[in-house]
Amino acid sequence: MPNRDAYHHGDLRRTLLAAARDLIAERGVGAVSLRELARRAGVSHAAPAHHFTDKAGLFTALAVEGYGLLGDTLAAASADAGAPPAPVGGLALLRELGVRYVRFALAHPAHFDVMFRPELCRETTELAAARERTERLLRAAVPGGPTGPRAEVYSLAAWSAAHGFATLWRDGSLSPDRDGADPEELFLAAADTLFAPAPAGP
Amino acid sequence: MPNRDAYHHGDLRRTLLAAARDLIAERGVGAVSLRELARRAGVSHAAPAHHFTDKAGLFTALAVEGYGLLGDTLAAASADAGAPPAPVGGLALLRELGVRYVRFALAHPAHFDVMFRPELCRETTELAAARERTERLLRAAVPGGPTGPRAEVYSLAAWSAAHGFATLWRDGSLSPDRDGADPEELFLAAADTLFAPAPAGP
DNA sequence: CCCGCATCTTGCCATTGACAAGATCGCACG
DNA sequence: CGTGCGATCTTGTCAATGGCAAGATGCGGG
Repeated sequence: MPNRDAYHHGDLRRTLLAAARDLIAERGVGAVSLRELARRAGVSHAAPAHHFTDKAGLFTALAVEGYGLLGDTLAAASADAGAPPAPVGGLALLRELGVRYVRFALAHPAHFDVMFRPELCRETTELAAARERTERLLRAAVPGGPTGPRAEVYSLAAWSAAHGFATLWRDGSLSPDRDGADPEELFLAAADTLFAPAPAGP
Repeated sequence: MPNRDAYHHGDLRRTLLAAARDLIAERGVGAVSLRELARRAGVSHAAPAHHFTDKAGLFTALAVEGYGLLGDTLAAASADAGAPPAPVGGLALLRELGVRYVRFALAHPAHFDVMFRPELCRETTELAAARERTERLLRAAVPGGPTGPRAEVYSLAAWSAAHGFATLWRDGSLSPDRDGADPEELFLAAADTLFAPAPAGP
């Protein structure tokens, strides 16, 4: 009934994705229902199905969008660092990617939530491709390059640290006492501890 | 109707928790419904509510159980390492706790799944206490002790790495190419890379 | 001009979570 | 011994949801 003319051509899909993003950010992924999204978009309860097939389809689309955004920011940092010849081989780029990873998770909580929940998504080739792009970018930032002997382990270590921090912060597991602190600074402090030599005592 | 005599005294709560654990491990947390659990336990559809109040109550109970199990294995390692006077101050204990953290996540996927999903649980004092125990154990394992200047950052770094690895492995984000590898060994390799001096190139 | 297709709607059904009211059992207490 | 109370479980019910089917609507190409 409402806004009959506004839709029926074009941006319902985008509208629904935006509504899902907001709803997840507000009340968590569990509060998402196709009908509620339809209500917010002013369409009938079955309209979303024609764009996403399924609830899983909607989450999958959100996840793909999320991997796209994350990939973009990681690629931008890699491009910046790749231009000057100097710092390649060091940890500067990997560090920067870690910060951006964390920043992304906090700035786009809804996307991040959905990206790492395989039970919510359908494993499409599109999703796999988007995910692989992220992995490639991480592996390419490793000291020694993506083909170096330690590339695997190094990128895995960095990814784990960034992902773990982002996840723990996101779900409130470590905020009680660290509330008010700036998560990015906190992550950098932790990351620098990680990749620094073991302390022999000051 | 079925098994009228077996229940009605005692272990329905335990039975339901076990059923939930199995169901989550089999089909994911999304497949859990109180009614399905009731069906598996052979009781009526409303019986679970009397033990957990709520679906959130069930997940909360599972999470508390999970934190208990995790805390036990971390505490055991800490006790072992605390007895001999020597290795305190080194990274050996923290490393061991990391492995045990990862091992727990892989051995008890259902518990682990629920423990870090605040939107599924109710924040009871019991849950908070169980979680804080874990945090205390991690912080106590840091080189320099839980009151040292770097305790915060160090435990946070280690926790992030272990949690991130466990999470990524668990949801299949890094299995495609690393399938078949032993996750514990992989984690140790990554962890040792993390806390080792930065490579100057061999 | 008309047909086809994408888009959206209406109607429907099984499942679920939650609640209310009643049944059944054990146990303490008189 | 029996009686009443509370814990445990059942039956009945309701609104909300996901998903399917069938129909309406409107745009663009033949």
